[in-house]
Amino acid sequence: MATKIDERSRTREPLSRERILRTAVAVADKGGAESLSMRRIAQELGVVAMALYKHVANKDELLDGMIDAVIGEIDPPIEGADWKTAMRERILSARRALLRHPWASQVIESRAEPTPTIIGYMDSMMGIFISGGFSVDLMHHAMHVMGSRILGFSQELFDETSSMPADEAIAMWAQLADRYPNIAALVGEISGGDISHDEGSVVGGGCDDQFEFEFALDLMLDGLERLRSAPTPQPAGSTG
Amino acid sequence: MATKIDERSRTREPLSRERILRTAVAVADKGGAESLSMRRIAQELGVVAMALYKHVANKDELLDGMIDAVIGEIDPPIEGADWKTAMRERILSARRALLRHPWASQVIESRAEPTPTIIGYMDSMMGIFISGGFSVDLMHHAMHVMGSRILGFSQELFDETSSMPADEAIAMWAQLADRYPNIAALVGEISGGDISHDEGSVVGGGCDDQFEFEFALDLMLDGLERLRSAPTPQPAGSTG
DNA sequence: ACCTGAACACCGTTCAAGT
DNA sequence: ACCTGAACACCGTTCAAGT
Repeated sequence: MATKIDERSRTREPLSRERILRTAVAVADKGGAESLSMRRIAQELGVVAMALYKHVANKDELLDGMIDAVIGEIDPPIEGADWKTAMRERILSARRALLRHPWASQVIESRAEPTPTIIGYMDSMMGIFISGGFSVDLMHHAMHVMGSRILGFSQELFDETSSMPADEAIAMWAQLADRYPNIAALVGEISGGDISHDEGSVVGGGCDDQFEFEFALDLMLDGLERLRSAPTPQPAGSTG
Repeated sequence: MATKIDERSRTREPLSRERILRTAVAVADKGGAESLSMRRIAQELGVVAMALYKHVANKDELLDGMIDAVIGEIDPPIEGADWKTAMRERILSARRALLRHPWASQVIESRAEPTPTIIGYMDSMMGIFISGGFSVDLMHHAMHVMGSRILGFSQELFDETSSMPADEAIAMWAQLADRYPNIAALVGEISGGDISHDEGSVVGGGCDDQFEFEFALDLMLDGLERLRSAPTPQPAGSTG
């Protein structure tokens, strides 16, 4: 009994919103988005779940606070750079922040309404396009083209962390070559000669995510640059 | 009591996997992804939740079955078309399927492992690139560029269904013009002269989603076409 | 003023029991 | 063979009660 009281008083900094958010981010960094329950966060603070409700209105508000903390880690735009460099570097900074907090993209997606911090970030990204000579209209389309990439993440349709060892995965896809010939070709190409270095399961985390992210990013930025200096602001195939 | 028995026997087609999936899709179409609980689906079938477990292993398997049902609605690729047309039309077909089942994109994202049906769909999309003359490498990058668009959806960072009336939204953003000048400019541009037709809250569902989807799609397809016939397979800014 | 216990209305899932 | 009731281990959240 005495021990329990000691444990509690040991952590008796008075449980502020700030401390709750810090703890929640730490819990998520360690255990992923699934570990984010009010009871779990409270436990980490040596407190009961209902105690949190004096400092945050509800779980959604807590999640918003966590999102804002991550967005706050993104570097401000480079001063004096051209729009493309400014956009590219800031998106890569956002990506670094998101990679430090792997739960964040999922939490951002789960929230219906953007926080004021995210709205502000978006507005500042729009400003980079406008300063770069984009019309308001083309800036609008550009924001849709970029989508979540503007926040540094993209939808990965296959799980990034395949539990299977690379060589097993390669063998598996080879066996399925008649059913999925193109995936098999892809796995074959990438694994190439040296199966030893873990690039095996192309479809399950074997690819170089950073390269693919930048490849797609540059394709989009190059496409937008072309439209920016083109007579007609729509790509050829567009039907409206 | 007699009434209750009557109600039950009325729906006594013997509760197959097929019937469960059909009902689950109907429940989700009506109530969204949040309404997809085992208890809720069972209730719709006049049965108790635990009865479902004789026909599906668990909820994840049920979700996979629902996903496959939606993927099954996507048209096969057009025969004899060039790769760009084939890709474009099939993605737009996928989009129509996803729009018929608005819960599907969220459910697909929530699942870590792709179903065999999705893997097959991906392989067939890869085949369109390969047949169109893409190298295996460029096809790989192309798949990453397209991302979830290949399944007909894209990450919308703002909620598409804003509860606010268009004119209220316009007034709101006008008032926030000093804090978010670029968003304000955007809303101002789009609302233009006629506020009456509901294009108001650009940042909350006021934009033409179909146009933006096709705009981004075409920008990507055009960019890929350029790389396909270029000497070096990487966009200019790429650092690897 | 700040935290807690008990409770409510939900989840997915297991397992022994009913027909 | 097929379905059910009770139970377990979880959720977010409310509200009256404790200190």
